[in-house]
Amino acid sequence: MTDTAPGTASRTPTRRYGTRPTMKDVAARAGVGLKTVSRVVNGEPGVTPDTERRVQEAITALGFRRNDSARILRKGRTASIGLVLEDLADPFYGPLSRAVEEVARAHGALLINGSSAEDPDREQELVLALCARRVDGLVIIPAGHDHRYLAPEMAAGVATVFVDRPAGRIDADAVLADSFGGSRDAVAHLIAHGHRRIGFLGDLPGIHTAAERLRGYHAAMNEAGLPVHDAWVSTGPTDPERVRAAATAMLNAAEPVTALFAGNNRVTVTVVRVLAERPAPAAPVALVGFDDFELADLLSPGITVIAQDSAQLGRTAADLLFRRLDGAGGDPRQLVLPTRLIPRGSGELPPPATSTA
Amino acid sequence: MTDTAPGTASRTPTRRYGTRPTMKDVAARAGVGLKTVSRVVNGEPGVTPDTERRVQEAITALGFRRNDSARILRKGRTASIGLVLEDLADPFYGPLSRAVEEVARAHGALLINGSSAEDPDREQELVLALCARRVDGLVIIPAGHDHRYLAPEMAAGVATVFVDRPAGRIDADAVLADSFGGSRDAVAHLIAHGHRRIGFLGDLPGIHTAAERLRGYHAAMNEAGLPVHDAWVSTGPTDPERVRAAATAMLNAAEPVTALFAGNNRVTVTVVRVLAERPAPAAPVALVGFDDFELADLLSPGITVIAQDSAQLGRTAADLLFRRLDGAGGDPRQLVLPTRLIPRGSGELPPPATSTA
DNA sequence: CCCGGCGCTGACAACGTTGTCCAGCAGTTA
DNA sequence: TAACTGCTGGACAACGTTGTCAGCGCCGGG
Repeated sequence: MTDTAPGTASRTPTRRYGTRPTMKDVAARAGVGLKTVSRVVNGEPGVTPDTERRVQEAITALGFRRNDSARILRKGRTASIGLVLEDLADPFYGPLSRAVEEVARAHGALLINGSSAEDPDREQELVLALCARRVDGLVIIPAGHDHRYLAPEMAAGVATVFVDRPAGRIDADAVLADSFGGSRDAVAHLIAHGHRRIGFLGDLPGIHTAAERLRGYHAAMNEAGLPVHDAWVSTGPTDPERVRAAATAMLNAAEPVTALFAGNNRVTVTVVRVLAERPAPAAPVALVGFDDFELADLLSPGITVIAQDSAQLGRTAADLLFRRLDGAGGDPRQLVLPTRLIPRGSGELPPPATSTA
Repeated sequence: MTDTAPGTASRTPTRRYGTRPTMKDVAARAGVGLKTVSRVVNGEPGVTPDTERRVQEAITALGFRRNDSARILRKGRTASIGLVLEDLADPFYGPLSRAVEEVARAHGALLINGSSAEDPDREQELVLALCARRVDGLVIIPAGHDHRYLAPEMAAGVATVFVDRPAGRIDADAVLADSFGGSRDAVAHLIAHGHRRIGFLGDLPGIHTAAERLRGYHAAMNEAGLPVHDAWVSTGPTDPERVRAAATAMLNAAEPVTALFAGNNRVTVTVVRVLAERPAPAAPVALVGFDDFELADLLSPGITVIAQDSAQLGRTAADLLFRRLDGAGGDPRQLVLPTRLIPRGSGELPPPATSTA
């Protein structure tokens, strides 16, 4: 058998399992050239209706599906963006992720995402894996504080936007919520309702937002001329055990706090549990939490929170990312979205009469 | 300058923006052959320590990062799997997604995910886009009822596992929760506490789990010899407006229901709101919800639920997927995970005295 | 009748990587 | 000294697609 048609795939006698028809196969079956198939698949003009029909028939008959890996290799753009966040299971990140996905979808891009679990090494590993995949852009909720490893990638044109926390040691776009201002408002709110001994329960102090929220706490206390005792401030991992212990310690101290400010939604939920478990005669403790959460209004009392719109955070970041991808130049920008205090009852509880003075 | 080395990229005089160094560039800089760079990058044996060092230096100096698109094209495997679900922002899917991601990570694979928004066309579009990317496998929470479009893909070796709902008109692996049994338990629980007129508030009846839960409701009522009035059953979209209207109608009817069974977490939350807003003298209405949700224990009364472990669902599905990818054969399997009734108070409320008879 | 132009089609190279295969070289043995 | 072995390194093709460019047939005008 003479190999007259060099186009036929006769070089590989045994097709390995999982092999799929290619444009070459479609072309052979339809009796047209390779490029014509490509034109049909991509909806390019310049193909006779009759030819197009023949090609379409061959495509469906063979179950052909374009191999985007090859396309990407050829075109250089992947039409996909990467999202690296802390934990997809955290209700704060679900809406954010979904918002990023919607924007990506509007731009015809797919979303690849991964959870860093708040581990800088894992963040870097993920980000670099995404870069190896040649994502067009990255949305990163950073876990680490040094992102210089991204310099070659950004220089090569990978658009990058940081969310929730700024980039470390590198100049990049960032979209943040006003953690400092929101926290100051929260604590000022408690002070306005008569509290003087206010506890702060925060996340690991290395996390930017956690540090900012602590700063806001101190600012509000300072502005009111109130002292801050070391025992009133606790930062660390947000696992229920630690938060529970810290909250209990503050509540059972000789001079107990009369109000608590919880630094994020995980902490707030645990604090709500701790307060709910207190023996009945205990004086009610005021509480304001950073981050809104579902059902906060249905608890009794309703939980007063500083709300930040995580979906809006994601949408803003993704919009900025695609503007960069569309060629928008200029220096890196830092956008700060406002927060909003939602009073629901728990933050408006007055301190017990004995400690008002 | 004579172009003695045919390897140098001198054919493209102007490198387009965003171009990156390739192995060829690294090889040229290190003064070695292309394949040697490949060997170093992939940690293959057969390279002198000295040569390896030279190559590594060139890699860091140029900021080289392997182009996985090319690698994928060559190797045929992408080391990535796709996850198509309904809505990433739904708290039910966050843990599921995270669980799938963890399993993927353990197998060195990346996760690409997309939300179908419960739209079959969008599901298909997403799934086929993922197939074009040549994901190794798919985890799908189906929105549609006809997945024959997947036949060519599955024949070509794309491992596919359906989750939460079975595949439509095609034979495929599936991991489900016991919606029927769980619902029957829920309704039987209410009956055991004296209720006779029990309302069912469910999702769109076209959704498999919704239909199963309705079936469980009917089964429990039948087994207790209780009649079911049309007015006690309402199915449809789970947006708060519809659920609110349906629940209100059941509660304000001439012969009002004394207990409600809510078909999923979205519905339950809305029902909790409706019940909370009822004027004070109204008799308390019992409630059991399908799906557990955060803080269900802190409401008063606590909300009795049928819990299904969405993370376990995802983990099980992903495990099965990778077993298939590792070559596990055999007929498609359908795994059903048990549900668990968690009594917290709302399901144990007795009916008002007047209607017990 | 011839020629220019246009519309459609296909051959070919290139994208960056990996697998195959062979060449070169140093060390060992007859 | 020649042959042989084992190991390192490099040339080349192939993965499936798209961009470039050239060719072919046909039509209308000169």
